[in-house]
Amino acid sequence: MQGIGGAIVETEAYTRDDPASHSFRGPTARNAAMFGPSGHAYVYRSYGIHWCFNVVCEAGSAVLVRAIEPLLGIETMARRRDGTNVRLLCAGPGRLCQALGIDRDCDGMPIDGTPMAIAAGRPKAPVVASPRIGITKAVDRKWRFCLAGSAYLSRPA
DNA sequence: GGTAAGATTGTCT
DNA sequence: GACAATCTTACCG
Repeated sequence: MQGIGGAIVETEAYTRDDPASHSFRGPTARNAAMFGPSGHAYVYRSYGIHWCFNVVCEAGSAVLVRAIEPLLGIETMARRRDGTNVRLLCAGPGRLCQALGIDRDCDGMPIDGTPMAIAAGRPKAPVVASPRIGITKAVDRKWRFCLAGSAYLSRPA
């Protein structure tokens, strides 16, 4: 199969009763996908410039995919991101979406088949929890999970 | 109908 | 290390 992708190395969790979550105040036009079927994508625009990719778990809960380790289609990613260092291709929500070509068209799209899919696997290194990044509420919740020692994190653990 | 805030990134000093 | 870029949604009047 020809495509682009890699191993997820950094995620963050957001739930319905989490003040930092978009779903905290209930369903709206923007976060509709977050209340949709599990296993679907929730894509939203951040700071008017970047896209952020989430995977819906259950109604109102989702996992933000912050970074992946590029494995497939690295050339395509590098071209989209204008020849950036491979290590930075997907190190961050905005970068990841740009490299994978994710935009609002992917909002609400199922990711258990074509064109997107996520497979379960065993982490190659310990997964460590730490405070989430870039938020102003519920900062003390350690709901950021990243692969220890990975060189592809948006920020070191 | 107007204003403020936001789960970010790239660039300049 | 600090700040600007850029736009959609949410909240208030």
